[in-house]
Amino acid sequence: MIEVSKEYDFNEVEEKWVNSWDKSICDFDWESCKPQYIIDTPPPYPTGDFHIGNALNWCYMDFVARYKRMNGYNVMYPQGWDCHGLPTEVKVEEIHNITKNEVSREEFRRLCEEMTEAAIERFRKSIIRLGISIDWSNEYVTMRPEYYVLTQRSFVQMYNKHLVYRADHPVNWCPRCGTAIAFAEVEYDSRTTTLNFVRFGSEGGSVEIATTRPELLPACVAVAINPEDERYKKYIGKTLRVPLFDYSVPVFSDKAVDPRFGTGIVMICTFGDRQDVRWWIEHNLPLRQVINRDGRMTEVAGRYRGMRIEETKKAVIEDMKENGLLSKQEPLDQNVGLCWRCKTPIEILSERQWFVKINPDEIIQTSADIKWIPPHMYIRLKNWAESVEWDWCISRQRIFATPIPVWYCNNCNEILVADEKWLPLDPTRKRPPVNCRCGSDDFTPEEDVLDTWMDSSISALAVSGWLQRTDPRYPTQLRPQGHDIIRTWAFYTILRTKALVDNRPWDTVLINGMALGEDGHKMSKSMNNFIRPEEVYRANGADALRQWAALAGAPGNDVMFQWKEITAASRFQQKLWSIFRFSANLMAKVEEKPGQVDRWLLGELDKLVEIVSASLDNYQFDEAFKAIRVFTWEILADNYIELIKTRLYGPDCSAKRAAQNTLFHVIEILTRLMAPFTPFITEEIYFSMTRKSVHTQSWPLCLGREVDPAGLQIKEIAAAIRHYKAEKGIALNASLPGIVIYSELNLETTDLQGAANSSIEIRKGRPELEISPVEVKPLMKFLGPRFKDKSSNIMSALNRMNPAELAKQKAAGAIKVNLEGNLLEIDPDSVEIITETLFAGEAVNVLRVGEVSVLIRK
RNA sequence: GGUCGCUUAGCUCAAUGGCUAGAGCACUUGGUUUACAUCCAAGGGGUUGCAGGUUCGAAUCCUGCAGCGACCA
Repeated sequence: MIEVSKEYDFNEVEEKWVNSWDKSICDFDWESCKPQYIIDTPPPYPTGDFHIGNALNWCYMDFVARYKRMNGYNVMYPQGWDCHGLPTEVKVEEIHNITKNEVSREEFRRLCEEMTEAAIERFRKSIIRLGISIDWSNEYVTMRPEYYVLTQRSFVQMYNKHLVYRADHPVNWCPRCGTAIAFAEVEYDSRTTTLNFVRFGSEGGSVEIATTRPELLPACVAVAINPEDERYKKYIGKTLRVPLFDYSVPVFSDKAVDPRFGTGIVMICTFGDRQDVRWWIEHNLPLRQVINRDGRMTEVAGRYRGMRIEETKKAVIEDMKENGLLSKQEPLDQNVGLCWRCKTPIEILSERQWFVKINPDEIIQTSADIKWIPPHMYIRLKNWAESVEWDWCISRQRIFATPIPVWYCNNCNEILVADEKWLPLDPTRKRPPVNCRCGSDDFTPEEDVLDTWMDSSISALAVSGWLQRTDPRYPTQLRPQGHDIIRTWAFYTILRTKALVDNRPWDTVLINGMALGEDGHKMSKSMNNFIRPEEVYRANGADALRQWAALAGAPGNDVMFQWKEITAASRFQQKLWSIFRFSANLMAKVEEKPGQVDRWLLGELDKLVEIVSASLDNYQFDEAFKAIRVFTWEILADNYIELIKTRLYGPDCSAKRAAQNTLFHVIEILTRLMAPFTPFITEEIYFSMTRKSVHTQSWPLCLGREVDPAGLQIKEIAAAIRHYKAEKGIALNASLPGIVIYSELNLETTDLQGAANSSIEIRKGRPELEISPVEVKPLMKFLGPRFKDKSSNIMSALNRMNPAELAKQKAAGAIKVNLEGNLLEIDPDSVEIITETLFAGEAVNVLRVGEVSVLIRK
């Protein structure tokens, strides 16, 4: 006797398995000859906690990883940690109440590492508790030398290929953080600003120019108008005088100027926005840098030198008012670029920085070689690649990041880029082992560090053994990631992999949506719609959260977290548990020939195997798990088990053993099919059945067993009798006076007798009742493809025919239709005949189940 | 302003151009059935955002419009 608790204790079961599983079964085998399946797992940025959105992403990967393992793949599902970056620095400054300049670089870095290690530990715990089958033997941490040596070597290799260079170039600059940032790090927010109408002096008069940035007047290097604008044509090629600062700037025409905006004249500054940069390059204008790295005015701003941007703006406006240079002000709604981290408005400064060359065509071509799921995500990447205007600025004026392995010769200004053999190193702590070509050994180290995306954009290469093994395994098979980082992580990874090894990073990209809170907004702490995975584990278990992840929506769509879905998942768990509890002492692994109802179930099981396999092959987790639920609940529990109870409770005989064996077999296969989705409950059931782990089993094969038509008919007759009882208000287990079934199939009666709790008599042939065809139903699915535009004519011809005559022809195997004098022969399957049962005063009720008549005595 | 996506039952979502557009939750009615009342059975609920078009056939493909969202300028 096996004791099975009435209620499924998810917490006890999950805690037990999570602590006892052999983690080594998830390890990638570098020596194996099995086909490889490498997942380029996202390395999370460990500042906060593992959240529902992560859980969704990690579940998708785990479904695939477990499925592939069971299918005989050598799977690598590694976990990396993307450590470097601004948020950690900001947080360390907050927590220790210091600025990065108050402690040594080494000490600051140590504090950042300490905080990151703690965060990684929290993430690890959550991931493990969720039952994610990570390959911990391939874990990587980007802040450790073993990893950032790869980042540095990639920098050197790309430098040697002339794909990395150092240049003066406009960059997005955050004055608060004191660092350059990439476009991907710029956020936009709509704000109301003031449009100031400023008077510029001209020969014998003045013109008005509207600007939102009067503090940039000293940075003005030109003025532009639209060539079609009749009002200002006369100024083209002339000069105007900048008010307050009193110097001349040229006027040129450009079609990009919108004559309807402001006064139709645009002041071009270095730099107010990206359009300024375009004009600056196109018209070869001089540089007047008025803002420095700290967000203060430079000497170019004259007497405003040293003032902050906002102060300058006020002062300039005041001074213009006093001198009558400001004619009016009006409010303007404008989108402002902000630093993604601190929300400070960014400035565009010209700085000497390191850049990575971007070749949009190459990236687009490589992307086309990758399978995108869903496919429209490829278009997003393509559009982004096409809109890129500047190269990727990779230097950052920070500390907690991979150092740029470069020195500058103080004698001849030559750049000395480290040799790969010297790496890893920090140039601020280590002198180069060679002298400069000029003979000098007097160097200044590069203090700038690399953009964090330089670390994470080689994740695919790093996990596949690039520069670490003689047999690297790129491309990897799968990149799972959110759609929010297509323009960064996906884009940069494709760029870098192509540049470094001339290959694509992955075969397939699987994009997951964002997790929304129950209010429909993106889940965040500030919106107060935030759920921790731990809350769900406690309430209903990790398997329940995993079911939600599978069913919440098709991959790629944003999905909403809902407690009611978790509740539904836990009910399903309980249902499966109840099935197991019922079966535990009744099922048995015995050789026995299955009966009709058993063969119906086995046929349905094979269909399930086919559907789940196909859905998983296409990453349709919702389809797969939905099919599992329907099979388990409706087919297995509500129909099959109800039908076989009589046999199971009865004395030992071959029919009983057939039911016992079928039940055992089906539960054994079902738990294997469910194992990738719900690893805990399936392990508990499978282990108690077989003393083996379900997670080392192979994926079930579809054996091609057809649904037994007799078994199917029995199931349908039982349902019809249930329906009959419900309609008549008869209790489901009530006994009926007698049931006579007319069926051409040789039906087995035991299960029906039990299910109906009534005596069953099977007769061949037709009942003594008149069954008459009354309606013809053409099936367009068959007619349409064959007869195309003639279909509707055939349909009406069929409808005009005598149903009785048509039924006769159908039974004979061919239907002839008269179509405008031509006799067409159509397939008998193309037509369905609707019949009606007539009976006169007999003491029976008649149920029709397809071709079968079920007579119930009154 | 641009790009991409979305709009299907009260809610959240499915549905190769093909049978009566389906689930879960919610709702109504009935049920002591020895696995499960976290259950079972039976039901109600739809102009698939709007208007055209292609097609034998459209939720699905095309065009336009409206609303929502994300990303970007």
